[in-house]
Amino acid sequence: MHVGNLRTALYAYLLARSQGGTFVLRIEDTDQARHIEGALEVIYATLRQAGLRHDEGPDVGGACGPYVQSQRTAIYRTHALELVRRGAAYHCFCDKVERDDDPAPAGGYDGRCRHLDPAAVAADLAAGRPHVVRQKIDREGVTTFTDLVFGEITVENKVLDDQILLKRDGMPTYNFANVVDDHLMGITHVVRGSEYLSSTPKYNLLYQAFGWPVPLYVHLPLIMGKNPDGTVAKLSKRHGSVSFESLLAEGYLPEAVVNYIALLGWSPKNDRELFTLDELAAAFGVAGLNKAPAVFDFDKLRWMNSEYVKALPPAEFAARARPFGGITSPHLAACWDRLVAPLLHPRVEVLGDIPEMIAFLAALPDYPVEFFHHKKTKCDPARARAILADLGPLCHRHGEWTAPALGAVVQDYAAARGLKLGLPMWALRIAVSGRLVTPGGPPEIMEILGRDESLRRIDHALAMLAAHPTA
RNA sequence: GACCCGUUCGUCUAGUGGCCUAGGACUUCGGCCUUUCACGCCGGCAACACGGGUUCGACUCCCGUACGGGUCGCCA
Repeated sequence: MHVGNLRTALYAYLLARSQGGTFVLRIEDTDQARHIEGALEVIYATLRQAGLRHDEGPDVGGACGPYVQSQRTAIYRTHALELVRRGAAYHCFCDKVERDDDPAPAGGYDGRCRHLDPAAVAADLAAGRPHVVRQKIDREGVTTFTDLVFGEITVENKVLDDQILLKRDGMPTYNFANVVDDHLMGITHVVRGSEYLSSTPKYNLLYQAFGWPVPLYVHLPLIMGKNPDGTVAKLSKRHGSVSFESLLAEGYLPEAVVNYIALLGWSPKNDRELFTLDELAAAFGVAGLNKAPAVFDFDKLRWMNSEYVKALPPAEFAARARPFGGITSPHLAACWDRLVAPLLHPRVEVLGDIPEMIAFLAALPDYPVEFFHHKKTKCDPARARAILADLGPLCHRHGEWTAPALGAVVQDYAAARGLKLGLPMWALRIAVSGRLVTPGGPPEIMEILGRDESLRRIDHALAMLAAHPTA
């Protein structure tokens, strides 16, 4: 599910919750050619993971079912024919125009079937001639509707074409099914993306033709993505992971994603940014909705995710992070909760970063002797060599192999030699991790590595330093 | 191309005629802290698209221009 769709669902949910309303899930599957196996399950899973519980829907029932449009075709047919009877729609026998010519052809359907001889229409219908049902829109006058976000919008009817209501295969179009279902299901607020703004006048005409009250419209600003060249366009796959599933797979927390997208196009009107779903529902209001398109910023999502990660209780972080760890050794698996996760917890922004952060634990990476040069601690290969030569045996002799004990060994050593702690720590870090940056310090890493592996790595460093005495 | 909509720091936004020397957050850049990195803390850079009005006074109201976006499907 695209995050844009999720955000629309989220706002609809928040609006319903904040007003004591009902959140209805309706499946709009009227395009048989685009049916995708498993798509419905993705919708259910996304809604569940995002915490958006619907009050009515295909799986939970309700008074207005069925909630799957492909199961309501008889309803749409009846209503389309009612419109024909009222003179607001008509049968059209024109050939289907394929839409694959590149520059979109100017001007739509010309309405040529409006004035077909009724007897001929009846005969063609009886003969089973393929047809569609079109909405009849007068060329004269204007149509005005009010949107809660964009205000009053007026368009000339002549720019509206006779849109199709019922397709050749008997299925309704999205626009028609929506009007019928929204009315029949008692929908009060139509919350959707602003790309639907320009088709809304036709909705009003349909409601008028039926003699139904018009619902309230809440059109949302679009979510945009930034292109490599700096321009922006409707957020799509080319901009990265834009489906809820892929974001979760990369290690973003569902709560963080929901919080982030809530703020894309809506503002609580104050400086607050971190909200739980319930808090969002309490703060939500259409007055906070913006009109201008919003650019999806992965940097900010990343930051927000890190806030959620840090707020997790230690045990829960360990559990959620575990599947992302890429754990291959039984040893790491065994000490994950107690030793590894605590190191990662304050440093991880996105769970998917973990494998790269701890790869050095499973295997010492190749590293250049230059790593022992460190300005701030005044470390260099010669000093590192001397320090490691001292520290190796000292650690080896020490009975207890825990981070606090090892830390004390290094501290005592530094104190005895009048060294600042950072110097031996740096030499040790490079030796046991082979990396400039590690989650946690040398004592913590050494505890995880264990006595044998730690000493093996120190020996390896010593050998390397001996081979490059002047590096 | 036609129609509709939009335009405050790079990004998300606050601001509804004087409270604005335009606030917050992300990013970025400094500094502090520190056993690296990170976290945390402190601080800096950075915006009202432009031009006309209206008004004592405009980021806020009106008009135009520019730019951006959306729609123009027997897709949703």
